[in-house]
Amino acid sequence: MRVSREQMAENRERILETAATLFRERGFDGVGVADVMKAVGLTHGGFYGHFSSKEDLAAQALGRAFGNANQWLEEAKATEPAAPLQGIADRYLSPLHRDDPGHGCPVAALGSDIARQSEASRQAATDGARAAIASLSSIMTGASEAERRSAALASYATLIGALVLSRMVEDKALSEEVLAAARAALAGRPAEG
Amino acid sequence: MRVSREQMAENRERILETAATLFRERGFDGVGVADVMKAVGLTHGGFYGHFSSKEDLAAQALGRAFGNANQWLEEAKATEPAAPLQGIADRYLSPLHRDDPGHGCPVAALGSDIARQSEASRQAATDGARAAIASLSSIMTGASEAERRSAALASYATLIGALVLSRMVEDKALSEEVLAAARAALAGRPAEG
DNA sequence: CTATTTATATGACAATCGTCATCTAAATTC
DNA sequence: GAATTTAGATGACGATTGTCATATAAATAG
Repeated sequence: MRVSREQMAENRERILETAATLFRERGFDGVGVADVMKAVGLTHGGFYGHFSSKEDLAAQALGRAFGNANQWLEEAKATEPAAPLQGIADRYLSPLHRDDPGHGCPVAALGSDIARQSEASRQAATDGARAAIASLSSIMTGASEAERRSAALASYATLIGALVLSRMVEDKALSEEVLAAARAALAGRPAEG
Repeated sequence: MRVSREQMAENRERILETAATLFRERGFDGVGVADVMKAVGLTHGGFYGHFSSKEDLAAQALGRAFGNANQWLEEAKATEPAAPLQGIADRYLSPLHRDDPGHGCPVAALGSDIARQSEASRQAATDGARAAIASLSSIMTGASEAERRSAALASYATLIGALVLSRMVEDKALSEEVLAAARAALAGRPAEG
């Protein structure tokens, strides 16, 4: 049954947003085209009116996920104007974020998967990562621009690695320990406190 | 056709080792049981004489991958006795490692996947990560044991996150920049050199 | 050397999945 | 308001995949 142009655009939006969440929750191979459509309240048949392939959807959903994540990053930066990196670390390395991959950092949720994805997907991820790095660079302290950028890259890596580790381990205490250690390291503290 | 007990044990070994490599290269869902068996030179039918399910294979292959990785870690530690962390970082964060996920760190290759795997797989990963953390702790400088452990956790996270990022991005220059920045950060240097 | 065991091969199964052809009913167009 | 367009529904396809039943030939046991 045909729907209005407006409704169709909204459906497309919801497919994208739903896919961005489901992919982060279950991985690219853990989500079928039919799963996404059903979650949106549609049937699988209409999918190819919106996207040319699952691969196409994956690339666009990744772009969406990175866009949302970078928006989130700007908000986190603003919450602690005196120490923006700490504001980011406290939110990024929180149990809340750890336990909700579907709405969190796409690198932590899909990083190792993306490396095996189509060029379009990897390009979307590269663009998204570049934006995140630029945003982080602007809040780093350091003598030179190069120094700040290098520090931003390393901090980004620490955030991602810690979240991946905290989600991977089967031990709650160890998981929290990883998060706390990374928060401490990013704050420049010698140990946890 | 039946083979000798010895041959069977060797076949089992090769299945495990091959699976550990293929999973890291293509992800758990990117490798079929038949793929592994074919790579070993066998047919798919004999698989269930060795493992009870693909999930079982994944858990055991993960254990193997972590075992190899931790052995690799000990070797890397020994190469630079004066600055073992630098020795590790130089090898872990090298283009060689980046371009050969099949024989490298299972966390960087499968980290986000493992979080969605069976409990047995996650347990194997947890045990492996614990061993790596203990090994890193022993080479960290710091006033207290807790401080050294915290530093080890953060360094581990930085290593993993940087490798994931360097594999994910579609841009060679950015990829190398990430590796260099993480090496610098782990060496305590303010920027790259 | 015979009898028995068994590791692997062959082949098939049911389920899942990406994709597409066709149909339909509602929205647009004129 | 009739004619036309089209978003989505239905259903099917071929391919892939995890698993298992059965067959076979070689190793072990006696």
